Amino acid sequence: MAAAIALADDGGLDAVSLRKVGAALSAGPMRLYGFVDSKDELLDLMADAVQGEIGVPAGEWRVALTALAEATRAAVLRHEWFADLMGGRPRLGPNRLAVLEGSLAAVLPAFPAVDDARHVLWTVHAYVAGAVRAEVGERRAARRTGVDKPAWQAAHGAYLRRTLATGRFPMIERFVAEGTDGDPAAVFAAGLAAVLDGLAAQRR
Amino acid sequence: MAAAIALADDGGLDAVSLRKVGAALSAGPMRLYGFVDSKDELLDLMADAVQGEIGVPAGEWRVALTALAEATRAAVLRHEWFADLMGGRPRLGPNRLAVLEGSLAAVLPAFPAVDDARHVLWTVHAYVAGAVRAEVGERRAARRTGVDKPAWQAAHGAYLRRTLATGRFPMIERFVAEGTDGDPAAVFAAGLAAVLDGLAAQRR
DNA sequence: CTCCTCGTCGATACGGTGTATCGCACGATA
DNA sequence: TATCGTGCGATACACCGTATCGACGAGGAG
Repeated sequence: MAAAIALADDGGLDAVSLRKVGAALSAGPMRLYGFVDSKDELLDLMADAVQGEIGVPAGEWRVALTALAEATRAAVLRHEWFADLMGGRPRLGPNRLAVLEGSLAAVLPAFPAVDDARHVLWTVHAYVAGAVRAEVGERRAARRTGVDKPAWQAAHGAYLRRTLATGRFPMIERFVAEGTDGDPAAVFAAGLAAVLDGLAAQRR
Repeated sequence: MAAAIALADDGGLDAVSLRKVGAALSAGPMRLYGFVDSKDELLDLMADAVQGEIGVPAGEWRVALTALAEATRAAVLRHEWFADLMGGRPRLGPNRLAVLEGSLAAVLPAFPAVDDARHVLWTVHAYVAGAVRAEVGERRAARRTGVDKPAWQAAHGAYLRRTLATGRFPMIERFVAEGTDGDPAAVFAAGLAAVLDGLAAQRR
């Protein structure tokens, strides 16, 4: 599993193949089937290992959920492939259960109704999963074409300039002209704050 | 592209292969490379086609964004694979640009600062992408094991019951005991309302 | 000590994938 | 009518996940 994570860390999920993992352990591909029933199960194990890195949150509900979200984002920056796995399907590994348990314990005092607490967790999780995935997507796109803005414009600029030149997208024109690329961490935190504000307001 | 979408609608993204798409058009796999440079580009076209189904929102910012979110969710229910593509990487197809343009036009009156408007759109998009992906994930898991709760418990119950029996997860035990599975549409709408509430509150 | 059994491991194989290469055949032009 | 250019399909390659099967070695029975 450590070998698989190392492979995924540089090269993405596509670089994780049973052959390569086996080779990293100087073994054949089929050797892995003694420990795992399928590749999906290996991915489940990898995902739960990252959940273990995240740690279980505690404390007042807002600080606990903020800590959980920031830790999740940090883990995703270490293991970008985790963003692809997060939302995919429910993975109830032991570490995931521990995170859930801690989150529930932190939220229940403020939201005593079980369904309300679930609503809070679900909403925050949806935001975090979507946000980190979008951030990783942009990061990958930027890495593919070159980090700096001129290189990006040189790559996709032809299509975009032509499209914007039609004048059908005045607002988007304003955005590429006036918009400033904010610090990703601040953008993430601001969105998270909005979500938590809304949840706090719903609490009557 | 229509053939690829039909293939993906029943069978998921894995069912979309250049060979199968070609066969549906009674052509070889390589024939597609006359219209598309790679499979990723075909996926981009599929994603933008679904964006076209969603339509561009308009009106007061809250109603516009609510309509956009609901339309997105409806499109995802029609094409579950779209949830896998949404967050992946920035796709700036024409329909996507139109949706962006409309959303910006709707948000800018209430949030005149360009960066504030971007923040609003980004946050809502993150929530919607994460929420629909999670919902699709649960839906797929439920379909795999059987829709009803007893079948699900029979499938994963052994592991979960054993794990919960350790007593280390009292909160989760409370949840499986007391929690009620809410209507997915209502759950989605409630989370969206929380996000919009938070954004409205941040607007000073 | 010998033999047999059983569990473990690796090699091979199969059907599938995306895509690079190449030669053919056909239609348009001189 | 001859020639050229070009769209098109067949073939090929490297790789994937995994099912099957044979060999090998250790441990127990006689």
